[in-house]
Amino acid sequence: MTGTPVTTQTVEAGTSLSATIVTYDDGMADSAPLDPDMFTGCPPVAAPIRIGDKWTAKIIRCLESGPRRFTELQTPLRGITPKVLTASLRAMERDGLLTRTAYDEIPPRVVYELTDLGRSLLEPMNAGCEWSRRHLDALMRARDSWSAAVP
Amino acid sequence: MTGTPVTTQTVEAGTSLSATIVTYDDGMADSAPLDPDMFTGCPPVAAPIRIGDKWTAKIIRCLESGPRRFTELQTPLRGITPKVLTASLRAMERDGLLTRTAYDEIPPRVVYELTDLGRSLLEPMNAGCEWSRRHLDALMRARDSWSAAVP
DNA sequence: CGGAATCCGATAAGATACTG
DNA sequence: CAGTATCTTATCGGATTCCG
Repeated sequence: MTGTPVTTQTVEAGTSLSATIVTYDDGMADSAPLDPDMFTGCPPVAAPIRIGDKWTAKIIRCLESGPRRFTELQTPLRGITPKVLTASLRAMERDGLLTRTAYDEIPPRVVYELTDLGRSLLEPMNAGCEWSRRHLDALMRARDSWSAAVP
Repeated sequence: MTGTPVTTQTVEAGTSLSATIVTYDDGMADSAPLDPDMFTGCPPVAAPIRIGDKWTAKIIRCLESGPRRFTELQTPLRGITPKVLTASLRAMERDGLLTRTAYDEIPPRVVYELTDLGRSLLEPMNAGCEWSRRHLDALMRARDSWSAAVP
């Protein structure tokens, strides 16, 4: 057994947990020796969607309580660069998760607001939070005993 | 507006949807002009966890109906290389999501099986599937009208 | 204020070949 | 069969600078 870490993670103090949904194509083979209904309930889609990237769920959380401006998002999402925030917001706007409203003023003012579709994501996100609340300690304990047993 | 795609995605026919939970640190600032209870219910954790990578959820689906061997996972997860499958399985084993049982035979036989903890992830995963089932068409329509309006 | 442009580094993941 | 080893690539996100 080599010491190669399988997943690397940065350890920081005082962080919180967020939960999001990732949807993407799964590319399961038809010839698989598995129940062909394994993915029943997951509708086929041509273009995979990713809402499980680093920022999308956090942005949704930030907008949960109401519309916010660019800077009002940038501040709580500390560390996000304008480029990444812009890209995330554009993608979410494109997917109908939020709206972007620019007022023609000086200085400029742009307001982002969740759509109903974007707000609907809170439901599965909360399911993820609920899982964390219930099972995360078990996972952390498993991880601890692994480091204790394997080193 | 440049034509730079915000999120790139490969478009394939005949793929299905999968949904998984991502948990990671969110690094929200304390000084944010936001409801400090924004993340209420998301317990703090020192080591971020990612179960939203490309393969974890699919592996859980593959194991949902019972234990399977390495090759029996590799086949339905077409395209996964042994290296990546091994890394994913090791990480999941470390986190207590599945067990690895190696039988001392020739040829070797190794069986992977979900733990209760791993199986518990099906719940939030299904919540994500349910969201897809209900709202994915709305998202796709939003995306389509975006391409129609912007180009 | 709300971005855009450019450059750069880390990491996940794929391709390929080999082995007990 | 169940991996390991090595190399390469792609993508994401971060840092920095500049602009209307």
